[in-house]
Amino acid sequence: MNIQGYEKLPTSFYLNADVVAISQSLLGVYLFSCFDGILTGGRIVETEAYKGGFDLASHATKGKTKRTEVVFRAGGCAYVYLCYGIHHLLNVVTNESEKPDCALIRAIEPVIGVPEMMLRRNKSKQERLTAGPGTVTQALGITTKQNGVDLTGDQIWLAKSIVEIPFEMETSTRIGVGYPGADALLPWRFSIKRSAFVSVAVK
DNA sequence: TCTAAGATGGGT
DNA sequence: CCCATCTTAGAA
Repeated sequence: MNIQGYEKLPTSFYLNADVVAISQSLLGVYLFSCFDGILTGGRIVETEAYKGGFDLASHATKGKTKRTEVVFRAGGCAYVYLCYGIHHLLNVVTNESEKPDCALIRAIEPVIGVPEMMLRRNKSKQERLTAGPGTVTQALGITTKQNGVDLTGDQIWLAKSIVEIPFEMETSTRIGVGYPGADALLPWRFSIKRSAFVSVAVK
């Protein structure tokens, strides 16, 4: 799957050992999904970095489990898990094999297939259509069935636009991470300043 | 086996 | 503010 005007990110992009740098460079990148011939996608406006090993907020820090197995794979695949029994959250797995880092996609700005995304979200307006990690996956039709899929394949993929829109980056602490003590203070949430589709305003 | 809690979102 | 809803991990 290749769309005119976009360049799909190669696997090498995800192998970078610095998940914080990757999370930052994902801003302004486009996320696409295609299921049953229906193409949907948007521009990433908010991400968070989770670094396995020492970051207590990461699912992977306690070692490999059935759920986190994909995070331990080599970068370039999707980690999708169910949160609160209701919401599917999409992460991009990064770094080499056995280095369990990933970037959470928290919000996108709807660009392609907007009517289909509104249908999936059961909304009649574009406002706040994909402003939050659970709403992004719902709009794109992503569920845990896509856990582990290759991000250079034709179901879910990321691509840079040939025409880049300039933006200012904003940095803050991660949302919903209260329990890991000091790690909750890590400034590992990145967003595009003044975007209407960022999930929660920066304090 | 049992159970608490969670990287949320939507409605009141 | 409250609730839906269910997997996972860790305890018993």
